[in-house]
Amino acid sequence: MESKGKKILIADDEPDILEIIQYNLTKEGYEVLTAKDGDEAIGKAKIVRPDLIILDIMMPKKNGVEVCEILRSQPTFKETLILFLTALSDEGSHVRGLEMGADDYVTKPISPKVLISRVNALFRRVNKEPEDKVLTVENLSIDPSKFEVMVDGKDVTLAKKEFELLYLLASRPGRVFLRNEILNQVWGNEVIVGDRTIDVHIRKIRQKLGLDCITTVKGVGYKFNL
Amino acid sequence: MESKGKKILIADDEPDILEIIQYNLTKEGYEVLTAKDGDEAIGKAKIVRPDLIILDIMMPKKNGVEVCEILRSQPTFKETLILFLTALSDEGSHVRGLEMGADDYVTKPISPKVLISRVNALFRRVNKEPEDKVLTVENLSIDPSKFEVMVDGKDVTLAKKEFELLYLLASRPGRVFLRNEILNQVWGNEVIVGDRTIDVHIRKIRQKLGLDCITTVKGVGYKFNL
DNA sequence: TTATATATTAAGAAATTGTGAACAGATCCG
DNA sequence: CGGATCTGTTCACAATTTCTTAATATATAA
Repeated sequence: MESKGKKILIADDEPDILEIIQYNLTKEGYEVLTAKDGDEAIGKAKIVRPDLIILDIMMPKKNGVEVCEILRSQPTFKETLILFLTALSDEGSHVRGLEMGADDYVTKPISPKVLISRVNALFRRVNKEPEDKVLTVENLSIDPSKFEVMVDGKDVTLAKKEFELLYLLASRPGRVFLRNEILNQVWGNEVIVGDRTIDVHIRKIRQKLGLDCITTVKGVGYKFNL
Repeated sequence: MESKGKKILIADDEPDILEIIQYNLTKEGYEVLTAKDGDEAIGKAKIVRPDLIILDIMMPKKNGVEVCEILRSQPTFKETLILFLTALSDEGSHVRGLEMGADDYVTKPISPKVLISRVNALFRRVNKEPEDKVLTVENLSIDPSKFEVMVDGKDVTLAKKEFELLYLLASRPGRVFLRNEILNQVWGNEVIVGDRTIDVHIRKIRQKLGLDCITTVKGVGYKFNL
C-alpha cells in the first residue's frame, strides 16, 4: 500500500497491543510511532508532530486523559486528532475523553479492522476541509470562514447544509460527486436521509445563487461547473 | 437502481427478517441469497462465493460466530466481508464477533435504512480506488472522475451506460470485448437484456463522438481503436 | 446466395431528477 | 415564555432523460 503521508503516535503500556496496532496501521500505509507511557507520548508528540495520537486511557506516568489535556492546552496540538482506547469497564472515561477534545474512541478489546476503519474515518473527516480556503470562480466566491457566498459581489445567504453541499462540490470543480459521496461528506456516514433530500438542497442552491453552476449527471451524481 | 454486481448471503432463522433484508438489499441492486441456519450458510457460501455475508449471531445448527470462525479459517473467505446481526442483549457477542474478523455489526431490531447504509459503507471501504484514470488517445479523452468525454477539446455528453461502455472498451485499446464480457462489466452478471441493447448503445456512442473509434468484430464483439 | 450478425430507427418503458407543498423541530426575537 | 421564522426533511407527482425493445434494413461470411 502506498504511503498516506500521515504520522500516527500510539501510546499504550501493553507491548502486545502496541505491536498489533503498529503492524496493522503500518500495513495501511501510515507512519507509526509508539510510546509506552504518558510522558513518553507527550515527549514524542512534541518532536514528531503526529497527525493522530492514539491514547490508551490507562497508562503509567500519565494516563490518556491527562495526556490529552496537556496536549490540547498547547496551540500546536489544537488540531491534532486524538483517539482513545478504553476498556469496556470504564464507561465514564471516554465520555470525559470526548468532552476533553478527543475525536473518537475505540473500546478494548481491539479489533484491528475496526480500529483501522475508525482511523481512516477520522482522516477522511478531517481531510474534508483541509483549509478554510475561500473558493473563487468567476463571479462566485465562497468563504467558509465567514460562511458567506457572494455572487457578483452580492451576498447570498445559504443555510448550513446548502453551504456545505455547495462548498463540497465547488472544492473540486468538474469532478462528479456520487450521491453516496455527498451523503457521506455532508450528512455523515451514519445519517440516513431519503432519496430526494439531496435534490431539494441542490435546487435551493441553484435557486438562491441564480447561477447554473451545478450540473446533474443523471444516474451518477452532481458536479460543480462554471 | 443499477446492478452493483455484488453477491450477498444472509443467514438468519427468522423468515420475516430474512425477507425484509432480502427485499431491501435487492432493491439496492445487490444479488441476495438466503440461508436459514449456520450449516446452510456455510454450504451456500462455498458455492456462491458471496462478497458479503450477513450472519445472525443466534441461529440453529451453527451460530453466527461459529460460522464466521469456520469461514475465516479458509483462504477463500479471508477477504469476504462479514457483518453480524446481534440482539441488543448479547453485547459480548459482537465484541467477540469483531475480534473474530467480522467487519461490522448491526444491532436488532433492524432498520432497513441503517442496514443498507452500513452495507454500502462496507463495500465502499473495500472498493479501493477503482480505475479513476483519465484515458487519453489522440484527440479523445475520457475522464471518469468528471464523467466527461472530450473530442477535440469539445465536451461530449454521454449517458451513464454509454460512458461505462466506452470507458470499458477504451481502457484496453485494441482488445476485443465479447458481448458477454460487455454485459457482465457494464450491466452486471445477473441483468438480462436483449441482444440489440449493446448495439444501440454502441451506435449512440459512435454518433455522439463523431469518431470511428469502435470497431465491430462480427460474431465476437467490439474493440476500441484510434 | 443464404444464413447470420449487426445497424438503424422509432417508440414506449423504466429510471432518475425536479418541483412545490407540508411538516416537525430549531432557532430567533421580543 | 410564545410566536415568528428558518431549516431540513419527506412526500407526491410532474418533467425529463435514459434504457430497452421491437421492427426493419443492411452488411458480412461461408
